[in-house]
Amino acid sequence: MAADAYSLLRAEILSGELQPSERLVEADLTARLGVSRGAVRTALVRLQQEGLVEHERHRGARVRLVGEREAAEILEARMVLEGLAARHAAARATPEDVAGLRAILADMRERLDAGDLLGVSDRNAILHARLLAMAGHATVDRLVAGLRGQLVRFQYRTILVPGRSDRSFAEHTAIVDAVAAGDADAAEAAMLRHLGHVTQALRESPQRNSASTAAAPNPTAS
Amino acid sequence: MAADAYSLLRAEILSGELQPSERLVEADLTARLGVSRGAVRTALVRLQQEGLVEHERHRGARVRLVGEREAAEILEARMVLEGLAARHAAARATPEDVAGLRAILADMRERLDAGDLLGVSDRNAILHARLLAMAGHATVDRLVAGLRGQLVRFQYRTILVPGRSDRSFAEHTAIVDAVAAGDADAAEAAMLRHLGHVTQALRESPQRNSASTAAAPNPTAS
DNA sequence: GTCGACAAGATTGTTGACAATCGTTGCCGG
DNA sequence: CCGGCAACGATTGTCAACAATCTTGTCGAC
Repeated sequence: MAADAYSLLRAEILSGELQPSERLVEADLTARLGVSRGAVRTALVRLQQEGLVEHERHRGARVRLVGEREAAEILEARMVLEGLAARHAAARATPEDVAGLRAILADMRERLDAGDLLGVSDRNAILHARLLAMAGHATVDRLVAGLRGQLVRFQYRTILVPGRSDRSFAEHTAIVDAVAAGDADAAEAAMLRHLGHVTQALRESPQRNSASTAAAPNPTAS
Repeated sequence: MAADAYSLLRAEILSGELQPSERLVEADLTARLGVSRGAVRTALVRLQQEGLVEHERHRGARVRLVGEREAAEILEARMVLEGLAARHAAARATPEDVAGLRAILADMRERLDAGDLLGVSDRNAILHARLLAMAGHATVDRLVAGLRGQLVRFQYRTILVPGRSDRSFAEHTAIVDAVAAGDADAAEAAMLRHLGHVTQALRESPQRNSASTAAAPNPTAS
């Protein structure tokens, strides 16, 4: 029951249903989620520790708003961690793994040609997730999952930068090539280069504080 | 009060007073820490989310035991994150910062010559902490703090490897030199080299599952 | 002697009510 | 008209009791 409240709240925050800085009143959540107040409380504690909500004593919890500067920080951290994951993935990749990656790339290429940017973004997230899974590195997995959750507000921004999609595809191809070759150093370097460009694209992105009206369930930009 | 229980418990785990796999019975903690049960409960939830305790439903919480493999994973993650921090520190270092680092190094050299390995380990932790502070990177700071907490059981092991202290000092000197020169790439590389050697030393360390009888309040090995 | 069922104890999960605190509103004096 | 102030409503923090569940020890059957 407590885990339920946690999952529900987390999903609502990640999907954008709960806007940043929105107050999370325990009584409201209790009624809306149909769970007891204690469950809501522990869920909020967990989300706070996870960095998704902030909590002031006697003032309640609110959805945490990450600003541009912190977003850049988070992306930097993700960069080095996913670089590490790419290194491990390259060292452990089986032929089947590589085939899977190439299939995702081909799929991404199709969407790209069709102009389906949202589809590209989804394949993007899938590719990164697959690499993380291949790395078999539980700690990095956990850390990246936590960091990714805090970037929901920026997930669709970089894809929209003109010309970004093509460069992104080339970068992904380089990563997959390095992993396929079993070259750990090259894989890590390619991942760092890729996410470095994402950071740069995010910085140059003109619209700040986009209202983030709605969002798909699970994806992650890069 | 809740924060108190959290701090107290965290300190007891980090100091080694609470052994790994030891059961954390809510009633006992309530009596021993002098706080109410609700406070103990939220403290346990936070510690669980932080990865210091594990919790099974209806079976209670126990201090989490991290094995050799996971310790290596954590060190790898710390390695790339502290490398990032070293990069930032090199870019932002003021002359006062550099002087502070050199002072710590000199202090460490003295202890080393005096054979005070525990003192060396402390200065070690101080040096890493100072670098993290200089980086001004809140996200990396938070992540590293979380990771460091899970490695308490291994904190004094690497220092004891014969000849490790001297090499460690040389590595630290290289890091400080790079930071002093403002060379971000070199600083990151030096930090990666240093923590890579720590990982290696940990792997080669003969005694596994050392009982960890007691420990100083706060230090961290490297 | 060993296995399984069963009951007792211990421990956690949940609920509801009460106390403490914060923000706001309306009032009063200047 | 404006600033301070007191009371109120709303919300969170805390506590104690109860229910649910797991573990342990015991007994009986095979």
